[in-house]
Amino acid sequence: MPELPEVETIAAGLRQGRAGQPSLIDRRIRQVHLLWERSLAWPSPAEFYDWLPGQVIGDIRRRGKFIVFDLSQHTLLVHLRMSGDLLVEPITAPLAPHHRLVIDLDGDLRLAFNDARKFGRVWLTADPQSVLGSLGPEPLDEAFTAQDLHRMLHAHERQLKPLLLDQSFLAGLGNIYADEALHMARLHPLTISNSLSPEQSQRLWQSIRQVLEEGILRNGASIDWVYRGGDYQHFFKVYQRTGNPCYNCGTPIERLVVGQRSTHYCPNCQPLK
DNA sequence: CACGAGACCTGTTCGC
DNA sequence: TGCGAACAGGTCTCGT
Repeated sequence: MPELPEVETIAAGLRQGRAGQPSLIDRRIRQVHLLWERSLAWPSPAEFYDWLPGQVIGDIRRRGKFIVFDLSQHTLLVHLRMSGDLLVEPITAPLAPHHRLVIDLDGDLRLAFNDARKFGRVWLTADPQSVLGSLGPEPLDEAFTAQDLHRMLHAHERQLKPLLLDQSFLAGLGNIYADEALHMARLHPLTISNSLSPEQSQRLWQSIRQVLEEGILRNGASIDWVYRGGDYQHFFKVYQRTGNPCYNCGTPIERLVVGQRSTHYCPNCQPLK
């Protein structure tokens, strides 16, 4: 489900509070309920139950598609994968279906990890690098330049679409924003990475940052029943627009499968050389 | 190294 | 109406 803009929106909501929800910063963890064991990637459930109570939430951040909780002793990391979500609830609320982990906090609040498809994972570790260490650069980082991207693209001989989805190449892009960025950059999803000119790399760099920034501005995209809150879905140019006219040229948007993922593009605006 | 297929899961929508 | 297939915002592992 969530890509960088959705994860950013969720993390910011937990950090700053939103729409009546209070911030979780400085809250102390009271109790933990792990309702689906496989949602916990690390450590063992016994250690998880032992370590968490008493710790205080210092900061809540995003790295790639991970939500990172800096606790007083450890780091709690959450990856929402396809259908995960983090909800703040009154501690008295009835347990919703698909809650996989519930963390009771002071102030009669709880943080709930809800995940219908059970793909999401949680880590609790003193060494967050062991989880985040293989991630590529943050596309919105000031230090990430078009020249960096050009160099990275030329270090591989790969199709652009799967390369952009590779989190060790660049952290945060998913299926929606990869398709949207490629369309904005007028690059075919199957273009080989090391064939890009500096100008094309510059365009791709600009497009990636622009679609992500617009996504964040819109609080992410809400497509089906999973995620609610954002409205970037109303601004898709190609994603899930198969057969509909391209807004640039009127050519019907086409869909193909690349790396087992639906890929949407305009055959006229994004020709394959 | 690059790529495709299968696995992990549940829920919704589509096609007959 | 019913029912199976296709599909969904992700990532890992294995085989070629």
